[in-house]
Amino acid sequence: MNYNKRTHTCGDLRLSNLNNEVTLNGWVAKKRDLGGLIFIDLRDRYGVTQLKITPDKKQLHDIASKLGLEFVISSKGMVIKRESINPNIPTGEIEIDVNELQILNESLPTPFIVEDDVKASEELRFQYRYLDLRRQKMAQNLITRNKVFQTVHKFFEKEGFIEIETPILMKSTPEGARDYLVPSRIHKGKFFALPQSPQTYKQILMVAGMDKYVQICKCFRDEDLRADRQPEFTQIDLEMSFVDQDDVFKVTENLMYNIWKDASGIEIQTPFPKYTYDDCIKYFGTDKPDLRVKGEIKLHHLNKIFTNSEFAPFKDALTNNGSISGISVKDIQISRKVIDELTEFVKKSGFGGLGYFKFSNNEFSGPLAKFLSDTEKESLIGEFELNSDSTVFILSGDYKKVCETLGSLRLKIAETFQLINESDDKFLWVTDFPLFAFDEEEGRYVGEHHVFTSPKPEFEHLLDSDKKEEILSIRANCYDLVLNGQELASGSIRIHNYEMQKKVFNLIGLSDEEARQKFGFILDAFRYGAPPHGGIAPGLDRIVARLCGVKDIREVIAFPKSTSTASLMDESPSIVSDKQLKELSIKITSEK
RNA sequence: GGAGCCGUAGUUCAGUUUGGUUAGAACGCUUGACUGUCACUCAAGAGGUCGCGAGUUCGAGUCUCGUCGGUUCCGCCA
Repeated sequence: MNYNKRTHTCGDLRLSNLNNEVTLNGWVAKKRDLGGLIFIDLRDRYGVTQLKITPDKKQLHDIASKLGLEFVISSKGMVIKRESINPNIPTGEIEIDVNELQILNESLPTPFIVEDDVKASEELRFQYRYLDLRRQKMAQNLITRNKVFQTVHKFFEKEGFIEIETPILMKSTPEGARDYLVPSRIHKGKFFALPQSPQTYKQILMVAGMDKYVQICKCFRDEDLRADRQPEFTQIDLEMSFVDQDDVFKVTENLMYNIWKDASGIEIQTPFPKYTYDDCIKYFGTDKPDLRVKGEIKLHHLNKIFTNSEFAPFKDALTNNGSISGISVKDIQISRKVIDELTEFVKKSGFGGLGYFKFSNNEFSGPLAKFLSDTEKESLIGEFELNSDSTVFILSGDYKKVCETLGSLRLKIAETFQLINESDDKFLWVTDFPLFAFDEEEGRYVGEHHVFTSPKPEFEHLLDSDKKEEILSIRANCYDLVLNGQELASGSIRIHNYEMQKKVFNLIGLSDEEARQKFGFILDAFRYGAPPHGGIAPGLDRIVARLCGVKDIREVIAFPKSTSTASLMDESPSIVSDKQLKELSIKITSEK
């Protein structure tokens, strides 16, 4: 097809181009047919430019009046000044007086109108993703994503890292998320797994002396989805030799600084504050606290204050080695209705009710007030620094459960009263996670992070302990980067010692034999001069989502999956032919 | 695996509470009129398996059960 190729994009032209002869190629975003005059808004990913077609050019006018939305056209003409300017778009002072007009392709009426304030459901947007991506907002998101890619490459190049690709087809390993499996045709009955992360490869690259490795890589986890979780997602995976936690922090902070600066011009504050895991639970009831909550609502632990309490639930908590804890909300009138809602909220977590009292003009009121002694009141005023109208919510019971529930209550209150400054970004490091948790269902220890995470040196000797509380007290050399209540990156200083790695495998219930079968390659590698090493892996989708001001990472992924892990556009996953299955020696035993 | 919300015209929704005549609106689409619009305006028109399947009922978009899809949360995600 012969046609006039564009000389400019639809976002280029200004008054300075006046009287230039130009050609624009793009999509018809809007047509305003006044009978004589016809105006066309022509769109490409750079912007929108108005075309004017006058009725004296009969042939042109006939073509123009036939145009439908999303037709692709080529239009040649003169840049002229508009009689009435449109201040809402950058090209609003000019228009093209069209002399040539060619339809390059027609479009069926689209299932939804391509416009920034899209009305269509996500279902339709996913199904016709190519239409959705024509929207300026979506194009911007992908452009921001690209910006982050470029910054990452540039930053690590400057820092002396080597980008190395690792296999997509790899060995399936136990522990962690479910693997996506790929059957092998050659090795019948055997499977590859898609990487949950390139963890073992990057450690082996350290053994290989690669020293500073980075890769923007796809990771795959066959688990249920969330707004911030897709079955395949992208990580900025990095690993370094001869480093400690602070070295990893420094690189990551600099990386984040550069990303934020390049992508949105914001200079974030580094270094980021550090909290231990135990303190996070203690003060925020979660290992990924949102520090943007106004009024600095924190958890307070009140066991000491209520040592002599006669209030039955408090007495119970104390005798059962539990906790009495609370949060205070200042200078906000909380209605009975909201308190009822909050009560329902904590009941879902298994609490009988939500205790609270109000403090106003030095007076205590509310259901709990009558159970408070004067000494207790005095202590509570000190503990919560009560000096203005406040409401204090109190839960009692198992320490961890109390903390977690108060933590979610804190967020619920923040949401209800809009106590979060959405434009703010609050980074923090969380350190000193437990190395192990005890899985009651499986009756064994499981890695809290992953199985290659090293214990902090002062806890190493406890790997030999047979006491449960000692094993669970071991803190790990691992760390999370948290942004606005969301885990943004996770990493650790790894084990690089054969014997220690075996001990950890044994503790999580892998016999030497099993460990050899599943992880023999990395155990072997550790015996040939593995250097001390560690790393981290920031989640790229979440970073880009934050930079684009969206909560849902699907908004920054070109072709995402729906909540049930399906691609609505190409209708995958799909059944395959019997021939394909036969080649793989696979038999389907049940179908939905 | 569990819980909540949603599913009605091409699209976004109203109608479902309390079952009852011919299921409405806006945008889009078609036709016509219109020379400064930018949410163009005006007139006329086409367009419906009320997600699907059972059940209750004289009668179901509306009630019940199941199912499918979307979405949010819990579990899960080392």
